[in-house]
Amino acid sequence: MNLNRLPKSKTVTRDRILGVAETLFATKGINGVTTRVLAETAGVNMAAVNYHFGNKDNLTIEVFRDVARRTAKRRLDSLHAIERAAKEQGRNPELEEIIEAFVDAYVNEDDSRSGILLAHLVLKHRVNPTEWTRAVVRDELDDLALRYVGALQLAAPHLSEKAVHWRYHLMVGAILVTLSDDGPQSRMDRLSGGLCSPSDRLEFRRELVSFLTSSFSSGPSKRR
Amino acid sequence: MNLNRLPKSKTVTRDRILGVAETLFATKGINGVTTRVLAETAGVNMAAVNYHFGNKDNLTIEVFRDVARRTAKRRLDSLHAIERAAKEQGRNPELEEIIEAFVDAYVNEDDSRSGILLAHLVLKHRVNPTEWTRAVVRDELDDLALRYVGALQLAAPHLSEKAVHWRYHLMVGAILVTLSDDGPQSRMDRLSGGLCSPSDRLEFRRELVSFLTSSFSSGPSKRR
DNA sequence: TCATGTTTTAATCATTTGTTTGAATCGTGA
DNA sequence: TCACGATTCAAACAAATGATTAAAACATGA
Repeated sequence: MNLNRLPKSKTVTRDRILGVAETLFATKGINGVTTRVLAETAGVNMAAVNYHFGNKDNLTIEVFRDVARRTAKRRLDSLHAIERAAKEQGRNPELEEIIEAFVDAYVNEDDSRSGILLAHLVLKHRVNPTEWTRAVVRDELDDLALRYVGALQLAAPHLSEKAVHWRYHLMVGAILVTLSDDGPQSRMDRLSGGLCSPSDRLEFRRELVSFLTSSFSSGPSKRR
Repeated sequence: MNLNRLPKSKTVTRDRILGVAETLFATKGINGVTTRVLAETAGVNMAAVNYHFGNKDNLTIEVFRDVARRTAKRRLDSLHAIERAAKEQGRNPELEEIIEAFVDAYVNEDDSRSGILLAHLVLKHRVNPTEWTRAVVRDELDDLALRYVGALQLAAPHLSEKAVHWRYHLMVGAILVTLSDDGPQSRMDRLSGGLCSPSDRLEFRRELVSFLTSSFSSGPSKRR
């Protein structure tokens, strides 16, 4: 009777919803995904979303939190690795190393999806902040941000604390928006006549690191 | 059909809708504003929106286009002024001048609203692009972008054309996202313990120009 | 003032979308 | 095998929202 049915264990439906939600949110944005389309894509009944998550907001926050946590962990790990390596050589981490680590969590070849997704989620939060998006950012990303700010401060002692904060946020902005310019309709592609494209991850990473390293290295922004 | 003389009632409602839409869109985001609330706030019947604009999309595109055109014009004017002044002195515009002009259209004390609004609209377009937001960006902002890219290339001859394109887009991203971090719940405020705040326009402008000038000045990104 | 075209208004319609419901089905331990 | 809780499903529901309509109010030129 259930020969050609997919085996359904306790979590398979829930996980499938989460997975499809992650993908769809990343590509179509959050408002662009209805419960119906989501369920349909996942091959799951619509009511399953509410059964497993209560409502759509809960699902969204769960996806957001997952991705944020995953990315944060990856970035923290990179930072720790760098700090450990530097310590063994009796030096502080270099600016470029730190920036590379930060950038890598967003822009890398193997898992480009979660970077784009996180960018979308954060940008959506910026355009349309709610209590719970704020909560996710605070819970999952604030600590990470402060650690990087601290590391950057150590690596760029010529900059004031204020300047480092400013530049950290400007750095994040540069990454997020450029990440959101992905796809075949990319503005950068169009404006540059095909010369540059954000979908070229390798070049993305290279240019980003170069841009950011420059912007942190020099600067007359010491306290005045 | 009196085409010569516009009855004052012909434009007052329409303009009021446009004005209120601009304000509400800037504060609550576009999806956060319903036709009902919009009409109510404007003290206008709901059907007036459809009467004057056909539908909500048309209204949104009109607001978007207005703001984009206004900002673009201001930036082009600034650029022309700089180029004229430099020409009189027989030199090319300097990097910092160009960046200051670009930044000013977004971050200035007198009209901070339209900067924030444009940032919101562009970010919304990034998160949820449609044919018509793409059209507005293309029609109103592409030309401007290319002119700045050109000017930047002249002022930063050590950078490859490709690098200038990349950095232009990264620059825009840095500005947009930081602009969207406005308000009492600003993340930068929170993370820096009140040390920095995007609502301090003067400092915003200063730090932004410093950050961007650094990032364009140096850089090992010459053609490889 | 009247005739005419324009604008405003209240009410209604149609669609979308998230949610709920109650029955059917499944999985599992007794 | 049976019982029972967990899960899935089709259908229906309710709320929100954009759009439409038809009548009333208004403005204007003759």
